[in-house]
Amino acid sequence: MEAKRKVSTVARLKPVEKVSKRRDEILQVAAELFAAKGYEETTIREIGDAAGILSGSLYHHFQTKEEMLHELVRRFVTMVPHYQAIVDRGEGPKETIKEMMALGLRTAVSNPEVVAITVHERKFLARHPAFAYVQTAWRQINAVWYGVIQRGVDEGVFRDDLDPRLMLRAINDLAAAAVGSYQPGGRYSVEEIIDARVALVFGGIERRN
Amino acid sequence: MEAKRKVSTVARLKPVEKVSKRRDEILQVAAELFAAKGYEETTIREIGDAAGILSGSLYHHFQTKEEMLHELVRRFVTMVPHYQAIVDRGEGPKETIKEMMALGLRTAVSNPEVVAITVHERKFLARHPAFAYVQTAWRQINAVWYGVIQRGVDEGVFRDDLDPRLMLRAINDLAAAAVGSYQPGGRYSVEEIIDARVALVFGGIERRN
Amino acid sequence: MEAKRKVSTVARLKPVEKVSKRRDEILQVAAELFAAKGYEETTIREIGDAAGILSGSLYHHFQTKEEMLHELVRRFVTMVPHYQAIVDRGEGPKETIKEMMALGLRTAVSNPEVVAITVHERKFLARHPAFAYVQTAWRQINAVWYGVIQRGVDEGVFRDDLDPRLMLRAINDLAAAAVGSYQPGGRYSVEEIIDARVALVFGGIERRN
Amino acid sequence: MEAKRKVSTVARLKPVEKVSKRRDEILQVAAELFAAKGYEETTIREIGDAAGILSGSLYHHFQTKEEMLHELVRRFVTMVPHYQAIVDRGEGPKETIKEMMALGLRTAVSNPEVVAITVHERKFLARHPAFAYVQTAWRQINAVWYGVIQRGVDEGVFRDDLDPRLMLRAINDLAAAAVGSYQPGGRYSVEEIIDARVALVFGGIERRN
DNA sequence: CATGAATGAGATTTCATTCAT
DNA sequence: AATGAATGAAATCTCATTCAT
Repeated sequence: MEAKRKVSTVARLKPVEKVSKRRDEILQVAAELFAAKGYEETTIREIGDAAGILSGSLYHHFQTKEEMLHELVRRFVTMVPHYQAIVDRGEGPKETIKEMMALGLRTAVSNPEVVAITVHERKFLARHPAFAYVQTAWRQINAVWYGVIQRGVDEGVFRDDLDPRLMLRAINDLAAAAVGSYQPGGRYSVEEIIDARVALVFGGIERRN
Repeated sequence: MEAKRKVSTVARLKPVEKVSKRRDEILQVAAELFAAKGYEETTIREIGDAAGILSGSLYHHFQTKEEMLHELVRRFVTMVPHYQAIVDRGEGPKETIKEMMALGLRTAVSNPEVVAITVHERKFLARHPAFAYVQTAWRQINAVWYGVIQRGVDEGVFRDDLDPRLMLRAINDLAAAAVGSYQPGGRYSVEEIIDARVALVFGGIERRN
Repeated sequence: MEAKRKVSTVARLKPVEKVSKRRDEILQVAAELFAAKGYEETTIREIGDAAGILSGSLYHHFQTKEEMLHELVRRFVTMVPHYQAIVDRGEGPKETIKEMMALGLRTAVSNPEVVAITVHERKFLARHPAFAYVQTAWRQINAVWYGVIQRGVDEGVFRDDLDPRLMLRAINDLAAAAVGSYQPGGRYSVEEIIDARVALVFGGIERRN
Repeated sequence: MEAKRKVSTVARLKPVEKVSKRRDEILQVAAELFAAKGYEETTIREIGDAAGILSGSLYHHFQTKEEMLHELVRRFVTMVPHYQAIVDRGEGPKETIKEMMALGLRTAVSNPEVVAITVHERKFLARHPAFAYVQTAWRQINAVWYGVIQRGVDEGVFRDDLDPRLMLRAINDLAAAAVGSYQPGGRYSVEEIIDARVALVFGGIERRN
């Protein structure tokens, strides 16, 4: 398990294509503001101020404010194949789910802004056709999860008295919301949070005698 | 159990004080828009259009747009004593948690907009001192949850190999995110979703032999 | 001939549909500025200043600056059927051409801004697909002219030693540019200008012995 | 007549003073864009893009965007003495007018951008004092035309039943608008267009028996 | 209660121009 | 000569709010 955790070389989401150093700095600043206040609540002037540049000058690096958001959520979308890759390793459902939860949480921890933005801006993204590819990515990740859980039930590893769709949603929510439990420099490490959630998902909170 | 479920006489969150019928209609329209698009993304004109009134005329009913939001999240805040009331009934931790999850989900289902707004607008509300009372309410609800879980661990009903704080967050997330699983007229009833989540929380997904 | 001239009840181009008095006033102000400085050179603030309104308030009456331009050139487009109507009266080519020139000039004189804008902004309008209907209108008017001249040549009323297409362009230019010769309160009346141009078109400048 | 046409050694308008090859290339590119879209509608970046240079680098060749426009319309202004030269040859009014129309059209055809810009930007140039010299040039050309027509009327070569000022405007318009009839590689040659317009101006379109 | 016109602050974006390298 | 980053003014547009009628 330890070895496998190291697999996630993708935890640090990279710009799809490197363009310029200054541009990346600005993008990082924008990401932090988008994550803290939301995309629409963040003004181009705030980004400029935080990046030490006049708002108008941002347009040397980005054509529109929307382009910044695209650049960020596009990084999220690159996660999809990594979920599939875990499944393709062909391990048991329990191990697979563990890995998937770990991937999600570790990605979120290494790229808190990108994940926070993609999650928090979900409604906005859904309303704007230009971001349809994000919905597609969500759907694909969902499909991967669903396949694993279904297989677990089929193979008799998971309970069959629970509707798999409802199980899926619950696990999914648990994995997604894990981000909120981690605070850099806080009480718990990423691994602790992952372990706790995984333990809960598999065993529940009730004590066995 | 059936009898206890009926307890939730508070599932339908009411205006804190009744003022006028037209005002309530407008508020309902605003709630739907806030829930669908977010508070800041919703314009006063959209509310007017949807309510069949000119935007300027809204100011006969509300002093500001913010007042509408206050009115809505204030309804959420009224939930706090109901959580406390469940605990005060003095039942076992397991039963108590079941009731609390049920309360949360049933409230969310009966008042989807109010809950969705309070959850989705969390960052916005946190940034604005005028809404500090919402943070207080969250903290109080959290404290109630924490007390119950701690008691469960102390009494040996819940596992003691998991950090109670992490358990709390997980259960909390599970309860809060349950809203997203319910769709009016969808595949699952509220009770089914509650039962599935409760089962998962207590027993986990792993099959017992 | 006098009677026929009165036909032009359309010389004063009307708003396609009456909306509000204030809106019309603003539109008139905008028309004057567009005509004087060009559409793109005119700022929304100048329009506001000239109309005694803040620039932002213009958006109560028009959704965009472009909408103002549409409203104006759309009035021009309504001219098309009137050209056709003259032809449909079935008079001789000479008389028909006289009437068409008179129609064009009288329209231009009564609506100098609308015509000036449509003519001066031709390149801009051609580049923007939203204004394609203006090109269509020009083409239709052109077709009417061409038909009349061709008929004149066929019937032996007009010279056949000149290419009709070149004749058309020349007459057209003469008719269109006539606008520039008229100045309200200036030396020449509309009728004088029309008569002079018509005389020139038919007889040329050379003296007959 | 053939011989006289060759007179127009000035048909190709030259830069007033040669500075650098690269500068001329850029100016040509700018001219094309100004002609196609208008001066104000053309951005410095578009010029840079079309010239294969960054917009900022244009300022190594020109101090301002306006300087480019000056350079172009200044070429137009050099036409004035050539009109005067035709008159000074002392031929009859008819021949003189023919030559003047030919000069105008041939210049326009050989330097379509410069002429198109000077004509199309007329309003802009009139509003800006820095371009007053262009107005002066127009006025001078006008004066030359007027003198010729007046002489034609005085000498009994032209009709005296038409106001010379109105005749002037008409002929002028006809000459100026001729540009629009010529398309490089199109149906008609420059000479054909000139001949047609000259014929129309002198004889009109009506057939003589 | 409602309308419709207006306000005024602020948002995103454009663009000629500057300048260190 | 050219690059590329930045400036700063101005443009279009948005929107919560006000107010006379």
